[in-house]
Amino acid sequence: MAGARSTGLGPRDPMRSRRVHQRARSHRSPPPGRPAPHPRRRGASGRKGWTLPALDPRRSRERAVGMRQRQGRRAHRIEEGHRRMSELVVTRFAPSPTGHLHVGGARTALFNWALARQLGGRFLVRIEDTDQARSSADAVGGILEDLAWLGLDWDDGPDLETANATLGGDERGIGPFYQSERKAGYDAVIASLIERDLAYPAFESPEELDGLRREARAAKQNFRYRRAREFDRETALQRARDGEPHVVRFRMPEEEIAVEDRILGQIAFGEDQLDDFVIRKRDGFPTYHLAVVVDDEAMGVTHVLRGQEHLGNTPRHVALQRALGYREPVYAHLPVIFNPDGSKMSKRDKDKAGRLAVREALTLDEAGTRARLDGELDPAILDGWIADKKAQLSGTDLASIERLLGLELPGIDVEDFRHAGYLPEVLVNFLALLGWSPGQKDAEGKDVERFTPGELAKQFSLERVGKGNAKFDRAKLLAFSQETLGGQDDAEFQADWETWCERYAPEALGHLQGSARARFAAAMKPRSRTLAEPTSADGPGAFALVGDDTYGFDPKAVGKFLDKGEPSGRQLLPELRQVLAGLEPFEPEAIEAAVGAVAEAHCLGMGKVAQPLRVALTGRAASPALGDTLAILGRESVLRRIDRCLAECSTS
RNA sequence: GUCCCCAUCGUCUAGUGGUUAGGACUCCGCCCUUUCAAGGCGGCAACACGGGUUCGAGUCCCGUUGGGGACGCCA
Repeated sequence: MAGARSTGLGPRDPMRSRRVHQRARSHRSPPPGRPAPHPRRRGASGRKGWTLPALDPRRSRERAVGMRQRQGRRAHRIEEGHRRMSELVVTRFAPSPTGHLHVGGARTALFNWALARQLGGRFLVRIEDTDQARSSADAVGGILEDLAWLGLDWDDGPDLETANATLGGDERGIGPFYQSERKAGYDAVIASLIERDLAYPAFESPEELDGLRREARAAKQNFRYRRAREFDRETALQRARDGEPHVVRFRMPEEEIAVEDRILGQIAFGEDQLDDFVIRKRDGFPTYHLAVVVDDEAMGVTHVLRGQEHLGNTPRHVALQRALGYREPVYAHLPVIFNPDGSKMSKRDKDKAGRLAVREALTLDEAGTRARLDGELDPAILDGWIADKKAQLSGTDLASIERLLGLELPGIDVEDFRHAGYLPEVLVNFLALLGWSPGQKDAEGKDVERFTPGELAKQFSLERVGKGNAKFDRAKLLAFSQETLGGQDDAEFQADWETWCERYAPEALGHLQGSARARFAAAMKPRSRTLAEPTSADGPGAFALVGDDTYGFDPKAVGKFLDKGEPSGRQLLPELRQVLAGLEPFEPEAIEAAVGAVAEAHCLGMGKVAQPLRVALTGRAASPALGDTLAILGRESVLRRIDRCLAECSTS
């Protein structure tokens, strides 16, 4: 029990907790139109019946030295059952629309979605756009589309039309789902808090506070804002009424606040760490803390799963809920996702990498780099971005830089992975494993690691979410993708690949007409780790996506397979050309048989004949199976390519 | 500086007092083979450290070390 450790209070006293609860409840007043909160099996008093602490001498001794309650999860499982019968489970994903959906956010959304589906509840999406400076409508659209693409359908929230469904809607009458449209509600809550002297106006300027924080830091002290003893309420209220700029702060109760976390256990925050935090900003908008608490209550949210960076905010939210007589949702804080280098995976990572690369390019060749970038990027924006570590460029600008400078920026956003050719179910599968595991073995005793979103929804439980932070391992994601793609049937793969092409590489499809397309897709399936690889310029499928006279011949391959041998590969080509010119049908099996016959006639192994042909047709020593390669190209191309090879790769 | 969280192969993890510590990814080897893949088989590799508790500790407790998070009129 962290609180006991930190505050030196010794054994946790269930009665003490109960007093807190009762006091909190005493000023509860259910909001109009909503049923009164029913008591819950919760906290120390609720758990007591299941763990029987007093009957187990060992356990009570351990508690006396401050042991965290390991039995908690069992009790929770039972509690979850109770909740399921008595109450609709509601989870939510509440992004702030300041950019694309990144994978960390996607995982949070995924777990919320999975929990709601698992418990037969509802999953809602709410847009937290109280930050006027940074929120944008574009970002909202992008995030919603990313969620939909991942297959995380929401029951309540902003509307989104997709190909096969309309998501969102407000069946329960709990909207709107944009916090910027819910301002009146927050104002009413804040007014009532001020009325009861649970909140008060504060007039320090940001600069003043900054100074205080710096001072505290210099004195190696911890800064926290608490209402001064000599604070005069009437004067303050009058100044506020007179229009003096101010924020509103919540009067944090002066007592330890314990948070029951479904993943981490019980965590207590001592009174000395809590401060009177701001609930309404100078611009009149509520802060995250106030808005999230008010909205979660109004929208009936029962389970809050969020990143661990929010753990320290939880006592604030709990205090607010108690002051307002709200129900306390179940909390579960998810471990953080890291980059392979151990740094926190952040939405700013791409900017960071890009900035570094641009700076490097600038140092090497200032004028040249500028010339390349200036066409697509506003120089002023670019310079600002280079100078400011925290600045973020738009996705299109970042993509321009990536393309113009030939970089590969690290994928962070869901859109990045979509672009990179990952199937949504692969990303979902992989993301789910970052922190959660099904804990099941298959028939061979191996861990179950591959599952569909549907299976995840069936299996998911908070008990199986780990506490440790996880690194995002791209190699494993790639392997998952390859395995999934390889397991598809040819038609399925082709359809997914074509869909990807339509969005990201429409010109590629133009090269593959008629039956060649299906043949190409089938040949590329086992050779592709992502949907982007078939069209990769240096991939095994590149030969089919270039004109008959635009590809080059790899000198090493030419040297090895055309120049050498007795007869040399080159000498075999005219004969092969002739055989192929008259071959009917021009199909893989017939082609391989015909080439095999030529080999046999010269008492050569298949390789001695196939490789020269392969080099002539593709310019390289590697391509799909020979029959497939030829059939994909078609007879005309094949003959033209042999002719060009003969002409261009002459002996020198 | 204060507070909080975390700790099993390089990575993701299984493991809830008695296991030859299991799986997956990566890497390496072999087989298959007209190339590249794919596929099959096999291998390397971990309980951070120190104290307790216990007949017995990866599992429970304490400490150390290491990693991470928070300390905004961002969310």
